[in-house]
Parts: sequence; C-alpha cells; structure tokens
Amino acid sequence: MYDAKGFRLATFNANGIRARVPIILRWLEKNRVDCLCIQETKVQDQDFPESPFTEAGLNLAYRGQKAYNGVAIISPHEIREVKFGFGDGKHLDDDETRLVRASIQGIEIINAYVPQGRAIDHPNYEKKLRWFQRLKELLSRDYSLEMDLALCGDLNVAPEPIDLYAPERKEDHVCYHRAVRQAFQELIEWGLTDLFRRFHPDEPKQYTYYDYRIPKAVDRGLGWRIDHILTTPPLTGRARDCWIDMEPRRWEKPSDHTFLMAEFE
DNA sequence: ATGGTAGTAAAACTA
Repeated sequence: MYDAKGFRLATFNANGIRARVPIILRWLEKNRVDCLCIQETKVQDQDFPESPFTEAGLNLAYRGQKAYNGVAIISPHEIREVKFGFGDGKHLDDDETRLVRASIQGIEIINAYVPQGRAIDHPNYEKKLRWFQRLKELLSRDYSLEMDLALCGDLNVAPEPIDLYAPERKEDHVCYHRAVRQAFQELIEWGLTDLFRRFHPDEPKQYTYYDYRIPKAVDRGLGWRIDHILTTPPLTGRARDCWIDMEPRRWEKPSDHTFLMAEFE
C-alpha cells in the first residue's frame, strides 16, 4: 500500500479542517502520502474530528484553538517525538497552535503556520519576522544539516517575483515585502532547499494559494506560492519530485485542491 | 472598484 522504500510528504492549508474532512479523506485515498502536514485547522483539540482519520488507519498529532490557527500531522506510520511550539521556553502567544514537530520513518518534520502579519506597519508583521528568526534559531539548536529534515507548511511568503501575480504591485504586502523575503532567504542560507523550485526552475504561475475573495482567481492566475517544503541536503538528495496538486474545477473552492507534495526515495 | 468570501461560531475576527 505505501511504498516501503519511498516517502511522500504533503502540506495543505485546510482553512477549517472540519469543513475539509471529506476532501482530505478522498485526497489521501488517492495520494497515499506518508505524512500530511495541515495548517489552519481552526478547531480546539476537544472538537478535532479524530475518528474519520483513525478509522482509516491513520495516526494523528494536532493542537488547535478556537476559530484560528491550529496544526496537525496525519500519517499511516507512527508519529514519534511530537513537540508543539519552539520549545525555547518562551511560550509566546499562539506558538503551540502554529508549530508542530515530529519524526516519521526517520525523517524529521517541522510543520509551520507562520503568522500572516496583517500589514507591514502592524505589530503582527514584527511578530512574523521574529517568527522566522526563531525558526532559524530552532534549526541551529535542535537540527543539523546532516539530518533528513523537511520544514514545511504555510510560510506566508512568496520568495521571488515569479512566485506571485503582479509582484510589482505587492512590494508592501506582508507576504512579499523585502524584509519577509530576506527572512525566508536566511532559512535557505542555513542550508535548506526550496524543493518545489528545485524541480521547477523558472516555471511561472505555479501557485499554492488563491484568495477566495477574488472571483475566478484560479482561472485568472491570481495566486501566490507561499506554501513550501524546504529540505536539508541529504533529504534533497533523496527527492524525486515536488509538485502542486492542482486539478481545476475538481473541487468547489481553490483551497480544496492546493496540496504541495514531494516524493523521496 | 484597495473590493470580495470562507470558516468558525455566534458577533466579529482572520485571512
């Protein structure tokens, strides 16, 4: 059922997991990933829809809060060493519902939902930039470049002009402003590879997020590549492909089919 | 058109 040699990893912003359970189950049936990282579950732990997944033989690790944030990992394998937040003793705000770490089949997983930032002159943007700084510190403290590590999730940053529509009009947007792009680059400089871009250099209009307030955003190509899978050198070496699952009009809403996937040997 | 809608959860917030 699952390829014993290979490992398939996916990330998905659910925007409310309770509304997405049927979609996720159907998607998992078709895609058979070894690990699915989810952001924006928007549900308290006591209300998390466990049984649809456990009855399908899947294991879960999740932490959420009422209405906002929330992260989860779903896997057919044992999910080991689950940790929430940065573990730096700071326990700031909503860290524990934005960051979950685990080890699955010997691969270290960091599933992150980076704060969106609201506006570049809003305090939340400072928080977002600090969040990237803390991610970098987390990498230095708890991980090494020799590990099989994937940092994935909704990082809320489009790294390059090719990664969003109308970049010339988005320079003051919290997901494209120079400071947040620089923060992303510092993760890359630590030694991670933007796996999607490695397999699709210079390929435009490959987006993982479409604002559902914009009519026909998918058809009009009004999207952003803000969800990412970043890998350490040994895991990059094992990677066979990375792609965005887009099957237009198969689902009702843009967010229903923007899974980012990677396959490793 | 600096708009719009989706989800959560019960009026208004985040994205």
